[in-house]
Amino acid sequence: MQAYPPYLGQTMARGRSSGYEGQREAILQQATALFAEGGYTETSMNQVAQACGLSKPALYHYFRDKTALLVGITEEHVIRLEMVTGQVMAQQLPAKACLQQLIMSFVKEYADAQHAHRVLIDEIRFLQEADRVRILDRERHIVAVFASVICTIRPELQAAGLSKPLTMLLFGMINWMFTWLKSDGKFSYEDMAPIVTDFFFGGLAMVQATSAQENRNELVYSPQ
Amino acid sequence: MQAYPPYLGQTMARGRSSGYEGQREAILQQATALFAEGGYTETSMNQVAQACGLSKPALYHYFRDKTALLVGITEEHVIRLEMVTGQVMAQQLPAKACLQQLIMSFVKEYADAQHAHRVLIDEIRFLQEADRVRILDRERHIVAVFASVICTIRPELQAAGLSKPLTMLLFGMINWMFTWLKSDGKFSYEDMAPIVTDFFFGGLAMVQATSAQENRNELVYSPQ
DNA sequence: CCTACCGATCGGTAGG
DNA sequence: CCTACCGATCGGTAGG
Repeated sequence: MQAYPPYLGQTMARGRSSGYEGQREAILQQATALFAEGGYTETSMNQVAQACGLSKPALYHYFRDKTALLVGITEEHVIRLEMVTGQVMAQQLPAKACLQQLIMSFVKEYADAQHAHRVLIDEIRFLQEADRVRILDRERHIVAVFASVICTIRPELQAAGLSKPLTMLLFGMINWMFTWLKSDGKFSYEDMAPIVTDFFFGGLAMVQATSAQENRNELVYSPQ
Repeated sequence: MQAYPPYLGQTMARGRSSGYEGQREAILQQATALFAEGGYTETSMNQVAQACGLSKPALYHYFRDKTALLVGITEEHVIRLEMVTGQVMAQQLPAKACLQQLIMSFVKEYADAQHAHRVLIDEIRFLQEADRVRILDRERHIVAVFASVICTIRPELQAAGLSKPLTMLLFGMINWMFTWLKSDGKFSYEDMAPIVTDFFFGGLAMVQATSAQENRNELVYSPQ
C-alpha cells in the first residue's frame, strides 16, 4: 500500500511495519517493554522515541501524550484477556474442565505478554480516573467469570461470600509467578499451569470442608 | 535529656519525638505512607519534608539521600518479618501447626505494616545493587524457612523441586491480598489467615497426589 | 519531521 | 567547635 517511511530505517532491530496502525502497534510494543523493565514514570518519552527510531515529535504524532501509551498497552492487554476468557467459556465445558482451561489459557497468555501484564499490574495507577475505571471494569468482568465457574463447582461458597476471595487467591498465585518464575529455570509457565490447577482444586475442597464453621476467628474476640 | 528542638513544633499532626533516632523513625513512618500511596519516584523530597514538618535541608540531615529513605523503610520491614519468622520457629511446633502460625503471623504483620510491605514489593527496584541484594537475601532467607517447613510436611516435594514453587504460590496468595482486600468490607486480614491456611493445606495435599505424573502438560505437545 | 526550546520541578547543597 | 536547622538556589532533566 505504502512505502516504508523514509526516515525510520536507521538501526532498528525489530521489523518495521507500514501504515499508521502498524506504526502505532510497533510503538506500543516498544513502550510495553520499556515501561515493564524501567517503570512508567522512570521512562522518558525520548527513550520511547529512540527505541522506535523516531523523534519525540514523531512519537507525539501517534500518541497524544504519555498516558495514551499506557492506556493503549493496558487496554489492549485486558481486552485480550477478556477474549481468551470468552473463547474458553464458549466451549461450554463442565465446570472443572472449564476452570482448568481458564487457568491454562491465562498462564499461557500471561507468558506471551509478560511485559504488558506487568505494566497492567504496576502502572495502572497513573491512568486518569475514567481510563482506569474502564480498564478495572474489564478486569472485574474477568474475575466475575472465574468466580461464577468456581461457584458452579462449589455452590455453597457463594452464600458464604467466599467466591471472590477464593478467586483472588487464584489470581494472586498466578500474578505473583512473574516475580519469581523467571529466575528459576526448573519450571516454565506451562509447567506451572497444571500445578496451579491441582493446587487450586485441592484448596477449594479444603476450604469447602471448613467453611461451615465460618468466621471461626471470632473466637479471638468472643471466646466460646 | 534534651528539650524539644525549638523550630519543630509548627503544625504537625503526629507526635513529636525527642532525639535523633526518634526523629529518624518519625520521618521513615511518614515516607512509608507517602511512597506507598504515591509511589517512590512520584513523591518528592519536598513532600516528605513537608509531611514531617521539616525543611528539606533538615530532612537531609537525617537521610543522606532519597534512596536512604527507601533502604530504611524496606530493610526495617524485612528485618521485622525475619524476626516474626524466628519467633514462630523458636516455638518448635509440629510442622503443620508451625506453618499455620507462620501464615497467621505474616498476615497479621502485613496488616499492621501494609504501607511498608507495598513499598518493599513495588519500589525495591530503585535501590542500588548492594542494598537490593542485601534485602533480597533476607527475603530469600524467609522463603527458605517457609519452604523447609513445607518440606517437613510433605518431604517428597523437595525431590520434585516443588518446595520453592509451592512456597511462592503461598506468598502470591498473601501478597496479592493487598490489591483487593481493602475494598471488600466482608473480610479482614485476620479473617483471611485461616482461609489461606486451609486452602494451602488442601492444595499441598492435592499437588502431592499428582506430583508423580509430573510434567503431564507435555501431553499438549506430544499427544498420547 | 527536525532543532530548538518552554515552564516546572526534580534531587541535592551552598553560605550563614 | 558542635548540633540542628534556615532561606535560597545549584546543575540537570522531565513532559510537552
